[in-house]
Amino acid sequence: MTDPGERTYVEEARRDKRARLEAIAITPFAYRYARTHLAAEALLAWDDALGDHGPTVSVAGRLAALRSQGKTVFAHLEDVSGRIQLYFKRDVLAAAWSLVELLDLDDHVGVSGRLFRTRAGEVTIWVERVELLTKSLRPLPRGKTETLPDGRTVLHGGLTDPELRYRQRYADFAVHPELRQIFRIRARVIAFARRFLDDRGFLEVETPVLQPLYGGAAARPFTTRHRALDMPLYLRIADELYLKRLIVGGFERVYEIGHDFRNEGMDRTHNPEFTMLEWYQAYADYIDVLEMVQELLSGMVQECLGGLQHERHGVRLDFTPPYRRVSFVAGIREVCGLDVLTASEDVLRSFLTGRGEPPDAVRALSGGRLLDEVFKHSLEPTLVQPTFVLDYPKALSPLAKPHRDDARLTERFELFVNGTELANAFSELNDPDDQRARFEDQVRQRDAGDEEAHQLDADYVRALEYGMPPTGGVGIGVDRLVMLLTDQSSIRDVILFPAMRPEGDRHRATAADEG
RNA sequence: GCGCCCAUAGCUCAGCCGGUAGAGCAAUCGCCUUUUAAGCGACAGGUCGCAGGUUCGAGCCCUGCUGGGCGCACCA
Repeated sequence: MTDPGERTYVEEARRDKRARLEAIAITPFAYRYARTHLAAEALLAWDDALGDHGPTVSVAGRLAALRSQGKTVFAHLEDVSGRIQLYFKRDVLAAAWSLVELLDLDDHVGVSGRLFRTRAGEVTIWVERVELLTKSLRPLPRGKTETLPDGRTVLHGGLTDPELRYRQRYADFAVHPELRQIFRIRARVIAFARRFLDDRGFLEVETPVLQPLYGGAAARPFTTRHRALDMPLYLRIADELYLKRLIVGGFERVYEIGHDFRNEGMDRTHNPEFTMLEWYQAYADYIDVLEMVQELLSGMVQECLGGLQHERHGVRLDFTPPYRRVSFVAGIREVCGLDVLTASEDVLRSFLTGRGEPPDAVRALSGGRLLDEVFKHSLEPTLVQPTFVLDYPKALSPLAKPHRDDARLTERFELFVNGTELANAFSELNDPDDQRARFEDQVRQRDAGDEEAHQLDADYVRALEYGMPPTGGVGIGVDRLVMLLTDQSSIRDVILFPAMRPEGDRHRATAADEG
């Protein structure tokens, strides 16, 4: 990778051109350009019936291809809408020709001229006026594209190094315009969710990112320090506990879309900061939430992708509601015959070792963790089509309300699609004494070495003591949702600037303080 | 955290059994006024990720380090 401070001979050549431009009073960095058409609009403005006298258009964009033939130059200009060919002719441009000779690939230009169709058949701008808008002093790592007769586009060479693509995301997008489509869909997904909730009387709120205590999930936090207060603060791992405080306060229906932060490993499905959607609705239970999630997902898929059936990694997924519902206990029993509520832990452990899990790791499992492992090795892999898994054992869910029909269970569901969890919801626990007891249990696990167990949030318990109405709530991982909808297998591909180690070692000394 | 793999020109890559480094494209210069992976000719471009080691000799073998990818673990 080229160091940001070093210059290659290619860059020196561009700086030399910059100097030559300035010598003839052409500014390499203009202030604005009044365009009349986007590239795609200009192409639509062409009509073969007009013969050679097409409409005059002004377009602005980056030079994505440049083919000089001496006294003529063909180029392709690329803007947000696509690309259009430009035809520069020395006779036509007269004095401006000296600028054309100093253009490089990647420069931003504005051109105007009439449309015509070349001998080869491509609708092209017959450039009459050209302005340099921004000189590019560093060549983009672009490949060459070839459009085959059948319309397919083939890329020759190009930016393929994954490290360089994530580190220089700006170059990645500049060279791979099709990647931007993922983020258009991402924006539509979030806009749809917001409209969906607004329409149902939910209030969008913002709760603290910096928190004196963290909670609402099982995860290790990032820590930082407040100077004036002289105290450690945590970056939130979930929005849950603050949103439920707002339910106590009488807001009744609230939601938040924001970043959570978890200090854990990074891989294809985990980025240290990620986008979470959570909503809470007073006087609703988890079945009310389930029906809303179903409506949200099917509506979103229909609107953002057009249609309810989509192929993902070769599997046809059908988002037509209603989605299958299966209980955690019965689902596992159907798949492997185990009844996790009555089976002894030893039976569960031997099931796991039978599935190839290392005996040492299995021996360390107990309680909720053990049940979770059994689930992952039995029911979860079978959940390809959208499926709600309901009624998780109590040990797995310290913030969920006990099941009204079975005290061993909680009223909780998770939504799975294509083997991944998309949503996690419950009838919220609102008995303050029960909540305190479960926190205390978490603290014991914490003392026993589980760094991801909850802290005791006494202020939250106090809020519950004032009385939180029956409430249903849900958390939806937006990044994974976007991964599903755009068929991306890495979370990095749906995050604009995914987390990376700093380049080289020269930044290492400035690493942030650990709380 | 563990395992496997990768790092050579601006980009994409080759480099055999260890013998002082190569191609295409991009750049630069010349020719070319409807090309489109334009074409033809010329000329440049390298601390082979970094540091040690083995060797008469290392891009290639060994060790360590850095960065990255994949898998596992962690991750409700």
